[in-house]
Amino acid sequence: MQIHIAAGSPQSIYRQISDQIRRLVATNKLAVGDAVPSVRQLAKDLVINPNTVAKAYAELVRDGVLESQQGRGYFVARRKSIFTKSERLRRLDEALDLAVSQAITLDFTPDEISERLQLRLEKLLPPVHRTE
Amino acid sequence: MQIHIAAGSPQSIYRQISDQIRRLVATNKLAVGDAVPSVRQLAKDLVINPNTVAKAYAELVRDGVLESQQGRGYFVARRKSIFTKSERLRRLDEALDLAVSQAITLDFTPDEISERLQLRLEKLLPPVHRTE
Amino acid sequence: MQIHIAAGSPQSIYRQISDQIRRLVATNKLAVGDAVPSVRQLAKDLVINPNTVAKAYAELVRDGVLESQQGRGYFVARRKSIFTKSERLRRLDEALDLAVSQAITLDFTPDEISERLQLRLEKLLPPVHRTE
Amino acid sequence: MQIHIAAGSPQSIYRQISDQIRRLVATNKLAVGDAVPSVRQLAKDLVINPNTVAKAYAELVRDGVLESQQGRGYFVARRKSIFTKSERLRRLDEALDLAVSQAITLDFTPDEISERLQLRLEKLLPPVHRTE
DNA sequence: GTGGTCTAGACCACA
DNA sequence: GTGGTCTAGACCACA
Repeated sequence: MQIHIAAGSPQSIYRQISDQIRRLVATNKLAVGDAVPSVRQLAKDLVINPNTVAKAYAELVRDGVLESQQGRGYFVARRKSIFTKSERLRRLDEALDLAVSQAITLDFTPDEISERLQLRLEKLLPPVHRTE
Repeated sequence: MQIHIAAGSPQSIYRQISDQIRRLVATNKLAVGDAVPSVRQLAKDLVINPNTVAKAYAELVRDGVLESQQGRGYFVARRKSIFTKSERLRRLDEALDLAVSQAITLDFTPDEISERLQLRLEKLLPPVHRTE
Repeated sequence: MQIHIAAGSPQSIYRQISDQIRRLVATNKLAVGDAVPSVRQLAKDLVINPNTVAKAYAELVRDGVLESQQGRGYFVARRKSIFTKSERLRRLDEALDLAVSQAITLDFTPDEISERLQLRLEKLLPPVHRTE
Repeated sequence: MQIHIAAGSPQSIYRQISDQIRRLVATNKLAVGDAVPSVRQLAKDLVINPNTVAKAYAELVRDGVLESQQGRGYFVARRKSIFTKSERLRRLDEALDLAVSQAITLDFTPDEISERLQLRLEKLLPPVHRTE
């Protein structure tokens, strides 16, 4: 499993980790029950502090993406919706607004943003993936 | 010029200001050469710390949206994109991919994501030709 | 606002803090919008590390009990159910099972446990409190 | 004697073992003087580390549920409560109050909490006189 | 002043 | 070996 950290990024390190794992799970590159690297191992690989990895994993646990097993490690959790419809929408809007805000800064028009989203959706979630 | 601050918002105040000015410029409600309120005036109107307004303006200057004229104030700058086309696209994709991953974690389908993006775009970037 | 830490407790310090604040909110001793002590202040009062207080507050934020405002502090959030019915039940069962497991260790019978729960419910949530 | 381990459980394995033995004793399925399986045997049966069983037994000895007889094994001890009546009640209240606070945070009513406790008690402590 | 992130490192619980 | 908690302390972002 490959995780990369961008040194100069405005995004915090722990957030970069959790986002990448979220993506691996979302795109089925990590399946339910799969182990993720141990806190210490990933910290060593990325040359960062174990606490930072632990923070990323803790975030994923509270969002129901991972679960920890005492003394064994972290594993991809069974996908279950733990949030209410309105909370899910609130979180979706938060994520979309952030992307739109960045797109505006980059001078893209609404049409360009929508079109590009279509492309990314097809790339991240190829239709075959949806048939399952 | 109307700027609104949402008190309880998770977004920082300075970011709310800079985003709103970006939108006013993007939608031509503020044209090249137009003045924006002085730092002190806007701070007074919004009942916030002048430092916060100064920070927003500084960011807009850095991104080429505004320019300051010593002793006169801040004005809308001629548009110039600081990034190359491919660099802009790369950054856009990065922002969209992050939003999509979170949306998938939240169990939304591609169609739901696209639809919701439309809604947010209309909310954040209302059509220019709208009768106000 | 009084928070107390039991030194020899098997419960972690951050958990003691979050539980006590949860209780203050649950019993309306802290109302929506009220500020809680700043991370640094509470850490100083309790003679513990600020990170430990921050961890407790972060837990309460993700459970929707508190919200943080950039540079201002933490405040009691408007009560909103962010979890699905089944997730709420799962969490309730988890809390009840822990209590029952401790009660069993203490040699109480099921009847004694139920009776005592009634008493505590009346103590923590006097009927007048429910009429509102 | 039947002990079951739930692999994905948030509860530690040693705690699952000690809780189940406590219940067997509490419900007289194990009587004073009865032997429990040897550490090695139970570890083999459950396919877990013997250290884990040893830890569970050690806790039960410490709490006066079991006693070890050198070279013979572990046996159910005569019941003796190590805590005074008021100390037991204080600890029970503490456990219940914590559960209640969390339940209130989750927006459950007192009635819902009591009802659910009944269900959990029946699940965790099935009536002794049940036909198995 | 406020909170947020990160490091270095200790010590404990569990398998 | 695994994760969990806590400290001490630095440095940054924001009001």
